[in-house]
Amino acid sequence: MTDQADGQAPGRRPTMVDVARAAGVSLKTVSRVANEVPTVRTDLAERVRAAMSELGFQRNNVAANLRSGRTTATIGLIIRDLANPFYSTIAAAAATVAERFDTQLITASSGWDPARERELVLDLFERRVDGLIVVPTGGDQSYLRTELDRGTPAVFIDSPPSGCRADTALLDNRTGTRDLLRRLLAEGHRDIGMITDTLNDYTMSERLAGAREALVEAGIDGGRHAARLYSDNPRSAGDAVAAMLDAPDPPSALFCGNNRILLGAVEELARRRARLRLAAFDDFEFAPLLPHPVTVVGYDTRALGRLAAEMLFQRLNSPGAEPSNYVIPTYLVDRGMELTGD
Amino acid sequence: MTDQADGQAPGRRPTMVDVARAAGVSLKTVSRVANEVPTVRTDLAERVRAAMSELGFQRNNVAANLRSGRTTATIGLIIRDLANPFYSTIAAAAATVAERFDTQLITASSGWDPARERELVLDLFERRVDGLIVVPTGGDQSYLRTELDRGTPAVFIDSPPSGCRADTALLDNRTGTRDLLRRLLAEGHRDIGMITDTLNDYTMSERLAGAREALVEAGIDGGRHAARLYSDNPRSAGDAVAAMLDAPDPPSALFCGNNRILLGAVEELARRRARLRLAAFDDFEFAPLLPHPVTVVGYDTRALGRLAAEMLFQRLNSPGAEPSNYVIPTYLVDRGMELTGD
DNA sequence: CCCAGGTAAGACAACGTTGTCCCCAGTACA
DNA sequence: TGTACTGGGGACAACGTTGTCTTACCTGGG
Repeated sequence: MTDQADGQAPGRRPTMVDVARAAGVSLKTVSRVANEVPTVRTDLAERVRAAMSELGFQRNNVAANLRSGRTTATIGLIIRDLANPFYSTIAAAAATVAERFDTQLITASSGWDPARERELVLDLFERRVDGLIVVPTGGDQSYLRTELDRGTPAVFIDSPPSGCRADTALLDNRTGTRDLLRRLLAEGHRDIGMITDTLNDYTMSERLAGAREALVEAGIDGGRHAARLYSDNPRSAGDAVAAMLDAPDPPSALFCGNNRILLGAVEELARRRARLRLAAFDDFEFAPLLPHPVTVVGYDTRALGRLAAEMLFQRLNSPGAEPSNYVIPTYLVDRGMELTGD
Repeated sequence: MTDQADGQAPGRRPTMVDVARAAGVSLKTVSRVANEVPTVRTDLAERVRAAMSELGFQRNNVAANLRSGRTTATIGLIIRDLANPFYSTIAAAAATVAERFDTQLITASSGWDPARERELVLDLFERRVDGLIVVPTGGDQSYLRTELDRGTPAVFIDSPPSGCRADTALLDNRTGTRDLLRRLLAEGHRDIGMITDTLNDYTMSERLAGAREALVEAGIDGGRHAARLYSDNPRSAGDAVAAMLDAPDPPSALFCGNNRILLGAVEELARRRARLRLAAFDDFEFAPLLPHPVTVVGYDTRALGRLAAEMLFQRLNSPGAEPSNYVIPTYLVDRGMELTGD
């Protein structure tokens, strides 16, 4: 075994120097060919390309990025849980936009942990991502300010940041819930139970605020069943429904703050073979199959992810403008199946 | 404005050189502090750390990786569609394992396109990912051989590769379907309709093979309704069910090759208020709410993703062994609700 | 025939970090 | 007091690529 480029030596990757030697040209010419610089003589370029495929050369983008100081063609996405369809849909939409810009997406889950979120952000900056899309966990995002000042763009999605100014792409939680409650009220319902998980969360408090707007409009300030709080476990949502129904003054309609809560409610109603005017935030793929009619607030999750990614790339290409704030609209849609009649 | 490190000059990031100057130590000492080398005098380390946070220093991992030649702490995952819960669950599980190894995950969707898959693989190798997890699209993966020979590990998940040898993590499609069909046969069903999408796919042909095993065992070689092929659109699966039911010899039981097909079948049955012995591959979150009883083949998708990632990291830490092949077991479970009786 | 002008290729340095080596100061021991 | 040793810090080179500058060559016109 000599130290000549063998092409088969395991572990050792051919570099541009190896290609240059094999093709009998200078390193720089190889670089030019790799970057498709047009001022390379055709025969040389051909020889270089031959040597490249002969040796199985692959450009080391780590080195190229370091030297050129240009973009790494990588953006980071920090969500709460990739296994949750809402977040994975956002990730998929963002990746589709990134693909248009020949950019890869590093997706990381913070798991609702502010400390973890921060760690992830710093890790991604050390990897020199070109930009960041973040679903904030509710903690403080002021740790981002230094990096934002240095020109790395960040877009917040689903919830706004606190402690720094940046682009945001949000759902119209408030209007959606207001419209939904208006509908229930227009149907004559006066006693509406509301089940949410937590109020410390931006999303849920916006939804409740929208609900309150509608209730206040109708002259009802909260209602006896308003804003009962439970965990985000469908089972405990079912328990909450049971408690409401077993109370001496059961509500005639029920608003579920998200689709997990709705599931728990539907299961409980199905178990009791009870019926109620059911309404919820979040549409989802299997909602049409629910064994109970329900009016849900729908929205285009893909559009949300797409919007955030497009805002990010726009800012990458034209930095400096003031942060902007886009909102994805919501709509009402009837789901579930009426299975009682025959 | 001087050219002194200002800490506020936008666009210019402080480097170790800047930190060294600010702390009055050598570049190398800064490097040692950043890497937590213990042989640095406490007072110097303290000064360096102070300068780091003063300047807002973040190590450039691109440069560190280039120089050290060590891992990039990044692995690639190529799936078919991140918006599909099956794949996003795999991605989430893989990311959880990666987190244990302080590694980030670049997830990219091939969209069932072999050419795109190949592009993505090459792009990820140019980024020098430490390893790759791939759900192959069914094309040829021999383009991976060079890189595998160089020692970059790859694990195939859900389907085996063709054209190269590598670790695989698969579902036990064959046994699962065989057990499911055995159950239908044991219940006395002799005429079982089977709806699949395509047979060019490894997964579906394994499932059909398992079904055939059970049928042959029972002395039925295929059956009149076996292996009718339709697209993966739930609507067209519904049409297929309609055609079977309207035929002069309707089956008494129906096997759906995946959960999308099952959805189409359930919708069609609900529309007709018809009932059938229903069975399918794939469990899913909302299966318990289906308005028709169904026995499904379940499996632990997270375990599949976890397994693949663990195989990858094991190979990263001990390369050279023969490729291994793990299979995730399946089980039968009854889903859906019986809504007829009252 | 010489020189200007342009084009293509190469030499060299640099990106920001880490690996290697060396040196210097401090200590222990003869 | 001199020598051997050790611990800690710094100088320098290197990772693989690209930016800049220079050089060599070729063409065409005076």
